[in-house]
Amino acid sequence: MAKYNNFKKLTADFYLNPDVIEVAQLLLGKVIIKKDSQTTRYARVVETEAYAGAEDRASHAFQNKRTARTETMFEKGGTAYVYLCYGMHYLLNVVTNKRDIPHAVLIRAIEPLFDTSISSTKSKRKTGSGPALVTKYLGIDMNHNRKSFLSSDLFIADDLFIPQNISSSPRIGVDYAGEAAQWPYRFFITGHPHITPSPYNQ
DNA sequence: GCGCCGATTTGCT
DNA sequence: GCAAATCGGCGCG
Repeated sequence: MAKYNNFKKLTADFYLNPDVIEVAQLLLGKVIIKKDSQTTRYARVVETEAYAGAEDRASHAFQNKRTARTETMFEKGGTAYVYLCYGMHYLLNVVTNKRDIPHAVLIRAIEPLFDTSISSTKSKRKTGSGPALVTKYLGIDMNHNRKSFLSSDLFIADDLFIPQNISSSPRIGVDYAGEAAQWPYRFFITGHPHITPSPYNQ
């Protein structure tokens, strides 16, 4: 299974990129690898959203707002930002840029790889097709907040997969963010079956 | 197939 | 008190 793929773990440089928009696009097609004592899970990233820090009203860290929750976003690039959404869902972000610049990329959808236990029923929503479903599949919760993506049990790798086409759209669920709500900071592999349901998918 | 609604906790006003 | 980077279930037709 996985051993037939040539996974190359992303290094610190990738995460320190000062252009969070570019990182959001570059993460498409990469593979998240998550290990615990029971299982190892592999997931292809197929949808992301960029959150551009102090100037981005949709970001938790708008105007460099620091709270117990947002403090993780000010860590250096390559840190995992996990937070509880709507009181019940964990959402996974990849912090980017250098320390004290709160850029982050939300992982909105993944495609599980090498997982034979997933049923292929057509009527259901696909596994990993939504930011809360990403963490549910990978088994990520608040214990993973502030963890490094340079560690051996949680990291992202390049297996030379290249997305055919990338589309963009406004971000989902940020209508409160004024002008920033229109910014085309959501990116997805065009036509991929695991992207989240949205009128923008077309 | 679509739209409404509840769940449940955090962080602001 | 209320809205939030959401999801699944239910009712409708």
